[in-house]
Amino acid sequence: MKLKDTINLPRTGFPMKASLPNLEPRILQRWDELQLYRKIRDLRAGSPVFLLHDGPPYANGNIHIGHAENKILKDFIVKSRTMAGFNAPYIPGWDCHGLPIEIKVDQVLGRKKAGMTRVQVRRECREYAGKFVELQKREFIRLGILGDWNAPYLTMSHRYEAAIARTFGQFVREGYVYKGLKPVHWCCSCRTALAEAEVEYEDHTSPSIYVKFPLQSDPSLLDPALRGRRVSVVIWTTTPWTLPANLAIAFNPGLEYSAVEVGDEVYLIASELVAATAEGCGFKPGRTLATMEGRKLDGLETRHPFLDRLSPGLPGEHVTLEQGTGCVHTAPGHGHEDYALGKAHDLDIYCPVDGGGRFVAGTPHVEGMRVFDANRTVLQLLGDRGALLAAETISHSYPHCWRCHKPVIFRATPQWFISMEHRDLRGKSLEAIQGVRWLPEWGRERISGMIANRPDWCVSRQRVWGVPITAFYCETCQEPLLEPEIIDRVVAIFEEEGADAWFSRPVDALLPPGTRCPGCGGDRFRKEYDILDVWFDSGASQASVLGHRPDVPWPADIYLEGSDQYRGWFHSSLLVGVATRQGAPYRQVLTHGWTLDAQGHAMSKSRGNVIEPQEIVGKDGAEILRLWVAASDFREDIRISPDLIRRLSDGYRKFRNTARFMLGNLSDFSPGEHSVATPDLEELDQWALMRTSQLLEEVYGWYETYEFHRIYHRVYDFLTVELSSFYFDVLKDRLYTAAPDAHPRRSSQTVLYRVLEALTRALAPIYSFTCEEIWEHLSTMAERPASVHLARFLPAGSLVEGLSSQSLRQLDNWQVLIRVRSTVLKVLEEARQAKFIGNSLEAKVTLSGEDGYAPVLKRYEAMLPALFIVSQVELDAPSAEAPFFEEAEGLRASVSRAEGGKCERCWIYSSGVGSDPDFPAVCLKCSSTLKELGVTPDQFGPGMAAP
RNA sequence: GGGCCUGUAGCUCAGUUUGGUUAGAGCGCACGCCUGAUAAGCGUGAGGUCGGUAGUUCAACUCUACCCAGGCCCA
Repeated sequence: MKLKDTINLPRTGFPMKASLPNLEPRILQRWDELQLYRKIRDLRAGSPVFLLHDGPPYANGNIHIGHAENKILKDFIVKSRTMAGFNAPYIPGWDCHGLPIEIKVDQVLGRKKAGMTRVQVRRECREYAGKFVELQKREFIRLGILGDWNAPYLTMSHRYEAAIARTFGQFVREGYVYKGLKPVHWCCSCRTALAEAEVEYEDHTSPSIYVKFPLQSDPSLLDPALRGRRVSVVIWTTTPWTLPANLAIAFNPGLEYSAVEVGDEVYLIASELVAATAEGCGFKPGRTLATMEGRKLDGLETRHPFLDRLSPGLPGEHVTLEQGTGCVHTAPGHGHEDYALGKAHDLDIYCPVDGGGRFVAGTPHVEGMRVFDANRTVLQLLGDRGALLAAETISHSYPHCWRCHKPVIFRATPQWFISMEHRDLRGKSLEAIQGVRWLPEWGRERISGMIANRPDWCVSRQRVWGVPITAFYCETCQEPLLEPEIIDRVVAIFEEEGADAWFSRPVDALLPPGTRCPGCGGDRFRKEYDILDVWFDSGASQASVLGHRPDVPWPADIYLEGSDQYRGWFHSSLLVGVATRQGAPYRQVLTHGWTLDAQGHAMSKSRGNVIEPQEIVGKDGAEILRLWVAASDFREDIRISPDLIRRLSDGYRKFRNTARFMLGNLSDFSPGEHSVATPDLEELDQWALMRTSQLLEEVYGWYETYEFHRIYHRVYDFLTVELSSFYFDVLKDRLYTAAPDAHPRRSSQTVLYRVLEALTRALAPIYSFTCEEIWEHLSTMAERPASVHLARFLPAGSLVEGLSSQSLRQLDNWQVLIRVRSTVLKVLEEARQAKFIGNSLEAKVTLSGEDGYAPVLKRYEAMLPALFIVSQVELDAPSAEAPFFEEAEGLRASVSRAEGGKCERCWIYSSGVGSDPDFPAVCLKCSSTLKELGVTPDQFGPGMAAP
């Protein structure tokens, strides 16, 4: 036997090395076997509900780092609310319809698609989406996200598709829906509308022309200097064929315009562009007769150069000085901004071009022509009328069809809209925003600005993979038939068969028998084949998911998504909520920023700086990814890099080792049997409980305010500063050298146990895997729930329960003692650097303190050696001449060699060593401990010599 | 180009709301101790003038303007 065998070293099966990539799957499997999510639901049934409503990620591709951030944050919230005692279900969802999937499927199908029915294409899309739902689901589960993965919501489920159609029906019933025109990218060769994603920009040669629009109104109204002059507004365009559809000219109200004399004429041009225009047209600008602000040109009357109509001046903020003349030809049927301007000023959305790209019958001069061919005719017309100032060709980037690679045009097409003005949807939405708690607060301003300025919601798409707009058209008079009652019937069919029924069933099997056109009485109808915008789908999630069960109420407590969703999901959900349920579907909206690379740049394939969550999970573990999210302030953009991951892994090890130390020192501790009552604990142990209690209070508060990064940092500091380097370090002597059952040892074990218990629960929402692993080890000591996630947070106050206010006040002395300790450590370091001592136990400290210190020092004199981990402390004024001397804040300390011999058992120097003939190698304290343990000298053999 | 947001030590975060002592922490780093938490533990120390410029003020990291860098959403 050796002396070392008589001390209590830590013992535990909790490994130092986590091997998270191995540990995590094991724990996930346990949760699965336990049916943990269901168990939590059962346990919390009847508790107050807290509902986070999941925003559905798009069911395409693997999850990326932004998905990981988003879902991990949601998991923090759901788990922390659950452990705080709430019933907090989490129903994950997926966004399944939409163009990106349809495009992918198109690519796979290739030419085959042409021969397929809509139903068949939709089946392919459904299968594709379903595949990625399963893939992403596995990836999310792997991150430790707890949720109802067996029953997620899918926007392509029958139930959800019916809810979308029903929601649309509500908009119809309340009169929000109307049909109008809107310009979209249009391929004349494929005869189809193209989404922005289907347009490729390629170089294209276009005409570049300057055209005069003669002033109709009296020019002297603009400026007296123009009296009697021939004044024209000069515009520039690269699409002459849109001139037949010109309905206005836009001027920027904030820019300055000049009336420039050119020959016997006067041209109106933005002042800063006069020179460039003159060069482009090849004229010499003469005198500037007048200048005026653009806002003065509002309502100006010009004549169309070759059609018998006026083209009024309108104020357009979009007009810039980048090119052209500052006077912008506006054809509301053929351009985005033209359209917006036209809508704002009640212009006709005029588009005389058919689906094949030909001018429709009755269009003067160009009837029946292809638009690009019409360019020549228009130039001719302009030339004949003297309106063409210059014509050349330019090569520029121009949108082309991704399929046939022909140049596309902007063409106004019939679309379905939801009016923002009807029933004051805009105003009510703005009002609803005020009642929502936005975090960060600027979110309120951001979404308000968007709602205030957005145009009517265009909800139709000329696509296949989505929920149809449930309208019909009378075959007799071509009028649309959009009736709430008919939609109700269709919704019922969708409930059973999904939206595919729209495409698979003939009209008669959708319409109620005997339906007649309210306009002409016709009884033959065809279906609308437009589908709904996917933002309408996701906006309707509240209708499908919320409000059907008591534990999943409408409105939700919180929505949490990236800041791009102010325009996306928060926005569409708000409009749906306000229109259909008179309010916002959320009480709080929390947003997170973007994930950037180490340099703070956005990640992209082209930059090559993409970091995949799967790689981190496989190499370092999902727990590290969770810590990354926890350590960062997610309200702003956060960075990720291999270096950062390495640091987080280091930090993780600290957490792990701290827990391991506690578990190791509890190997012979049975809480039921050995716990010391709180008032009877050693004072330092009471202090540790008090500090932990304060920590918990902060942590719980930060869970409520979603400031997880504060939790991470505060806990980390606590583990390092308070526990590891101070409390534990001081405790070691007691834990190791006292008799196992000695009161001071049981006292510290009691606290280790309670602190570990409290921290394990408090941190389980973040360190979900590791806390579960610790929990397993704690479970060997006492009966407890099968998972830490079934437990609740320990109330902060419970740790100090039983301590009188007087005892608590007394603990303040430890603040003073810690300050003293730091000064003493400085002197010890001096002595160590000088090789005067190595281990601090070789030292004796002489110490004195002024006013505030003296009484405390006196009172705790007996504890000081243990506190400083030295062999002796003498309260006396140290000599400033001593070789190792430190003075700070009224404290003076010096170091000398410890007196007496070194105890071979506890390593503390004392004069008592050698005085017990039975155990000559140890100090008096240790010899009595040995005797208490029933150890006899002969058990050691001859090895135990006197020092 | 517009709306909104961000910029404190090498890293991740405090501090800025109500301007006022030498701007804090942990990690990392350097040097050292220990070998009874050991691919651990402990100590000491060196690092920033608060993105830049100009202003307001007795005084600014904190207020204002502009600029630079970066982000989201639009155009």
